[in-house]
Amino acid sequence: MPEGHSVHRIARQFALHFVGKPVAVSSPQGRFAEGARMLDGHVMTDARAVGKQMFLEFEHGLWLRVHLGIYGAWDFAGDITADATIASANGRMGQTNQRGTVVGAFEDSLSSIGAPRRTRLRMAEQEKLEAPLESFPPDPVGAVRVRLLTDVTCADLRGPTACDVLGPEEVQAVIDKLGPDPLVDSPKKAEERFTETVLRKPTPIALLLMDQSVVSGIGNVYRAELLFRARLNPHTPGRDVPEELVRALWKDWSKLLKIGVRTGQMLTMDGLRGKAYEAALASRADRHWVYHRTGLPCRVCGTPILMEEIGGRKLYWCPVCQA
DNA sequence: TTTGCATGCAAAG
DNA sequence: TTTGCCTGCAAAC
Repeated sequence: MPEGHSVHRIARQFALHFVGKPVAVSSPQGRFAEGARMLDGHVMTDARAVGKQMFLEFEHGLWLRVHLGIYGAWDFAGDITADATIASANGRMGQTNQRGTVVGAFEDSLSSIGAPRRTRLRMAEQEKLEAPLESFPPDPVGAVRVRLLTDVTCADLRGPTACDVLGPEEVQAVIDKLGPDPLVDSPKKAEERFTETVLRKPTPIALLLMDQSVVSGIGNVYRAELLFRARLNPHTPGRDVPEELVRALWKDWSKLLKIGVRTGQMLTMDGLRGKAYEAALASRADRHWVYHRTGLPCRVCGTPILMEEIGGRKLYWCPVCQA
């Protein structure tokens, strides 16, 4: 499932290609027929992401709220903007640049692409360019809960965990329940709110990072990686984490999220050099410090990485580096 | 070719 | 606490 970075990227597609245009809304699958009728034909006026939730506003004041859950996805077809994805599709991702950083490599790729083009783009846990369009709009594939259609762009939603039409007050109520998002809230206020909340709780930090009312947008990958990067034991109660480390966690999340939004990838080993970062770009298996590396040697100390379930989700960590 | 898991959440029980 | 979502992918046959 997409973590916060991809939801922000999806919202950006809607901001670029749907906002300001009348949108035909339908539910090919049928399960969203009533909601579709409430929105059909209206001009989209806003597209925003908060954490893992996305909100699309229409001119008559109603909003479409979508949460993708673990395997929801948006498929775009027609005129859309495919930036970092192009790089990943044509193998230019591994190019080095003079600075020799992972992010720098992506930035080089981004500088020459990013214009809208007529294509198909799948935005889910990973982004993927698909075979070019044969006709427009394309026939719905699978269980399309919602189809949003302008004269030149089509967006199909499948498998969401949440998809509703809400009024402005309801949207605000949903957002109010969410913890701070580094790309939505002012940096100072957000850091204060996060820090204050964490330092008040006896709950293990590994659970707090996944709690969307504490901080928005972190999922299972970013959770494991943030804890490793902080060299923090996942079982540490929030209130026992040194305040400076809590603040550092927030700043690190903010940094990783921005990298994720810019590149479309969950790059958590930024700063790697040479062959190591090329491997990280080429293979998901080489992309992370601890995520999905059960039993493999820690990249820092060589100790086998542990996996345990906490809160029903798998947690990966190094018992020595994160003692 | 089939099976099982997955980068979540909400509703049902 | 369990189930639904009902997809995509990789590992296992």
